[in-house]
Amino acid sequence: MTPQTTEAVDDYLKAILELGGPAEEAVSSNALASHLGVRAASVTGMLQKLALREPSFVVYQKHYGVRLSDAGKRRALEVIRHHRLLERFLHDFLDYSWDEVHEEAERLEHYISERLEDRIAAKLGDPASDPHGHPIPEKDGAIAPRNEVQLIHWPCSVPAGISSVSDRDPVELREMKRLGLLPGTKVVVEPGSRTGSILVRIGSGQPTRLTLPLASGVLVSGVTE
Amino acid sequence: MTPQTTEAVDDYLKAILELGGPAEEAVSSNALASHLGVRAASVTGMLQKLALREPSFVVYQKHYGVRLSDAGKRRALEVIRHHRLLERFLHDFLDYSWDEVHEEAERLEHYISERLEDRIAAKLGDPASDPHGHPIPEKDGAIAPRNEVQLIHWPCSVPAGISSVSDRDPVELREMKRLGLLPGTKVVVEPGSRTGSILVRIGSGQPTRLTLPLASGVLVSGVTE
DNA sequence: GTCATGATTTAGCTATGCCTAAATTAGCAC
DNA sequence: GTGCTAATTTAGGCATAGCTAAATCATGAC
Ligand SMILES: [Mn+2]
Ligand SMILES: [Mn+2]
Ligand SMILES: [Mn+2]
Ligand SMILES: [Mn+2]
Repeated sequence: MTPQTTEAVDDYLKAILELGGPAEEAVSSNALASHLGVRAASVTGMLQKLALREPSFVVYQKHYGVRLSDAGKRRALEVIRHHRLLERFLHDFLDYSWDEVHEEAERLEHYISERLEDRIAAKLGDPASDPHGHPIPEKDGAIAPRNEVQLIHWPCSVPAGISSVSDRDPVELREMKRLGLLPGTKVVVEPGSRTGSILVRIGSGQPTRLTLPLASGVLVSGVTE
Repeated sequence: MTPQTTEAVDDYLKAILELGGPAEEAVSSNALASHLGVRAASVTGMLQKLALREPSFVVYQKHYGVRLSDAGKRRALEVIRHHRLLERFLHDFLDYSWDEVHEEAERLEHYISERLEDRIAAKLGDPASDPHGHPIPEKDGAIAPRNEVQLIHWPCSVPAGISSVSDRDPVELREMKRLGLLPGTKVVVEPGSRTGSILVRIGSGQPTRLTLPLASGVLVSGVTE
């Protein structure tokens, strides 16, 4: 920064990256509006500016959604790297619990210098993921693709490992921690679904019933063994 | 924040506190303009807003300068506490040199939460001063008054201790470090002034000639020995 | 006391980013 | 093809915080 980007611009770029998904599909104004908590008209205004900017951060087609340009994607990944490094740092060095880190990182990610980013990464020994299991992009933006699936879409009786959990809701995070739903933990979905919940064996414990809102925040992948 | 104050507002309040001096004299628009690097007209506009605000941050009298209100002083001291805690943290935990800390802290001071402030203070063991020797206000804003004098105004042959150094110019800071001009160091001004420099014995070394710009950034007080 | 001068304020603009209300458009039903 | 409706954009405002140029004010010299 030295206002190369602003907090608002950063947050739009991150949102476009996240909502575009791995296929980097075009993102609608409405989707951005509801994700960012602003009105659709505000989104249109911002997208026009982001497209006009030199260098352009997005490719924007009126009525057909928006995609990141290379420059936009680069900045989005840089901000995400800041965010996840900060979360890990706050958690590991400053006694933040995993439900407290997100809010603080969401603000600071826009304001730390490259120097501070580097020092934090060095202090942490270049960690690969944040406390919720999300991968930390490399300095050059490289980020290993993952085959994650929501736990609620994982087949019964097939062992899986938790790869990450949603970090948006502190209440959910505290509940997950209490139940042992941590990245790296092995889980098996047991037969016994009902509307509104699934039955899951967590680690080596007894099967536990998880509400769908909670379970949908848990992403898993196959256990390689 | 959650914009209770903005970065600009914070920086105006800090500037009024600093320029007002220990006697908290009224500060002129011009002084603020040159300190903050903005035009005098911009200062007038901001002072009007700060005075109108509820609760008011300043007492502003057209053409006669501005003073902080209690609320303004409280916020100014809080931001200064953030700044100095951050400087000490960056220096002690993240390998920043003492000429690098100021710039980073100047930005982050506006964006850390009360929680992060507290965790940093705890991690550091509630330090009393930043790397340049400036006192860190307590959480309630209390800050011990000091009897500092610029080294260039200290009498010859009377031993003094460096209490703090100006942290604005990284080049000067590196030079000071090289010469051993650190907070806590004992100094004696030797007879031998010329226009443009003074002769100073630093610690137990040989007398060294210091340029006035450099020496004017060094504040000392009597040694209570 | 009057005036000149420098300090300060006012007036009028710009840019960012948000909002509401009023068009407009895309895309589907028929 | 014609409409309908929901999505989206446009138009017009507001707040923050800066700027320049043009007043205006305070003060010291006389
Ligand atoms: Mn953010
Ligand atoms: Mn996270
Ligand atoms: Mn600042
Ligand atoms: Mn300092």
